Amino acid sequence: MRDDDSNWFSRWEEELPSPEELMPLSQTLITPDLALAFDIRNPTNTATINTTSLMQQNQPPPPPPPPPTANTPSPNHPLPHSQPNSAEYAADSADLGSGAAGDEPARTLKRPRLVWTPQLHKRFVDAVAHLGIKNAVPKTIMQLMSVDGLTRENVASHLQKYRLYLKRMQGLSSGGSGGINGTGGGGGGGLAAGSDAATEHLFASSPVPAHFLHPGRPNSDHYLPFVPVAALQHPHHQQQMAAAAAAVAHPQLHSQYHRQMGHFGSPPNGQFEHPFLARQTQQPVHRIGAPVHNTIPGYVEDLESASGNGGRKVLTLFPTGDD
DNA sequence: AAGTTAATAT
DNA sequence: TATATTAACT
Repeated sequence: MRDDDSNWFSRWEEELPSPEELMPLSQTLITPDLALAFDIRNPTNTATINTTSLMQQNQPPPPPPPPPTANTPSPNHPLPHSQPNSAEYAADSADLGSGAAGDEPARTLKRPRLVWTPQLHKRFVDAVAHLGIKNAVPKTIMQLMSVDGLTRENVASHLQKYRLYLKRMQGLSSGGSGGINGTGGGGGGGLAAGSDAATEHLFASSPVPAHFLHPGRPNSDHYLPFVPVAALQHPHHQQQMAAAAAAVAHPQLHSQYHRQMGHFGSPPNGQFEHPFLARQTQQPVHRIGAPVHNTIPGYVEDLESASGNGGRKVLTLFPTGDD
């Protein structure tokens, strides 16, 4: 609602971390393949910790050598690819009987739960806003987002959720009782019953364009003359691999790792930092010290689910990190 | 084929 | 429980 829409792209770009700032230091303790192969679907499962800018002060011996099995396909070195964003899918080939999981990962694999981080969502909203509700379809959005690893389904699902959110908001605004949720919590202050505060906050993270609620009123600009589809689906990678920050969220395991790492876990306060993310990078970015900006309110989309659930692989991609 | 909705799994 | 994923339908 503010600023010129003409420079949206500029701003957008600015928000994106520089290649040098990218630092998807993800250490996969347990390769997904392995975990899955072992059928570890319990609290103790795969563990991918996103080492961000941690290990900078108190970090005894950082995990030096990443085990053989890694997300990096050895046979191929698809590094030379301009990937705008990347979502590391720690999927695996569930080849239990054989154990030979070193095949072509990314093929008939079940992706882990994708965690929509505020940033990612922001990107999503951004794309939708730029496309316009009418053109805001999963496919288009997905392409606009250029988030590698993101599938149409992911977007569709999220889009659906987002639509509900918008509708709800609209309903509240209109004064009509939608009836969807009996809870009429205040938009920003109160909370909704159906949707958690987390969702509210997540969506609240990004301002909802006005035209969003006004179908039929294509407000001015659809910014975005050209789509930054820097990395459409490449025939090779299609959408199963990536190289970004993937994190398998594991409630219990995570805490453990968090401890091991020193911190970076979920602070009691709720302040978090996501200084890393992979965007258009093709070089082995190195870690960055500490992001100067980054005023994320406090979203803990990493673990923190704890439901007595086990085996919950969550993939978290961190697209742009700025709000 | 794509998009949307509903149901299911985690 | 809520969220994300998957399936089915339109």
